[in-house]
Amino acid sequence: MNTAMLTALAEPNRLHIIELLRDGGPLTIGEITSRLELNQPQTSKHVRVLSEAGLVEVEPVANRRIIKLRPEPFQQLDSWLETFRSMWEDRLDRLDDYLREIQAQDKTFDQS
Amino acid sequence: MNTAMLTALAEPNRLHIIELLRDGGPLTIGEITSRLELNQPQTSKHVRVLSEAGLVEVEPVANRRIIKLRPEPFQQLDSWLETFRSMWEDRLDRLDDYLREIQAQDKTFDQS
DNA sequence: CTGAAACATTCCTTTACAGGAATATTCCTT
DNA sequence: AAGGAATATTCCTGTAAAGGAATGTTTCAG
Repeated sequence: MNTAMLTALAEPNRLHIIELLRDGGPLTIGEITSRLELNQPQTSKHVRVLSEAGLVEVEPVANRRIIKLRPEPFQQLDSWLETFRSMWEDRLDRLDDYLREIQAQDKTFDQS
Repeated sequence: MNTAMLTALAEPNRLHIIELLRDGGPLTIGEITSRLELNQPQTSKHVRVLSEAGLVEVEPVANRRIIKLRPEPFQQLDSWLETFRSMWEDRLDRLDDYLREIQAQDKTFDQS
């Protein structure tokens, strides 16, 4: 895994920016600034960090910058999480076993 | 999302510890120390951070501590990621559209 | 060409945190 | 009870990073 991405997400304001973008589509620096009640320079700095971590794409349009989420890092994070999934799916496996048992019982009943 | 968890994961040595535990099952402080070539105090400190973030469970057994992964935070992270999944599944939707187009064309061919 | 809007950059200060070294604690063995 | 193994804690130092304030840059409108 990429620790740069995690470092970027670990800061509350930046995480908040990410969720703003997830919910509210692409936003400009100014929009993020007002919705998060930050100062504009801090917003710019945070977006810069997010951009350098690849989490966000910055598209200059005239006077302003349009910030959008990039899906790739989230996919990466997702497939990294995959490698842990067996941890909590053990329980589901046990449920599976249980269901299989029930099914076996049903068969027994069918034959009786 | 929990930024404490992300902060804990964002440090390379700690991330490494997590992956060690994922791959090698529960480990003691000493085992982590030697496999990661850290000093023992740093290992203890990092494990403490991981523990306070809930990522890890520390079970004292006599002289040593047995460190295990806790599934819950990874589940949390997973369901947080769910809220982003539509982002990269749009492409699959577009593929769907494409397939539907092809199918429509086939119908046209059938009629000719 | 001037001014204003939208951002970026720089400088400064404060704080958090990682690593190293030394020391303290806990627990088992004998 | 003593010593050693495994781990924790403390103290120190350096560094990175966040926020504030001020200023610089770009772009459009008029």
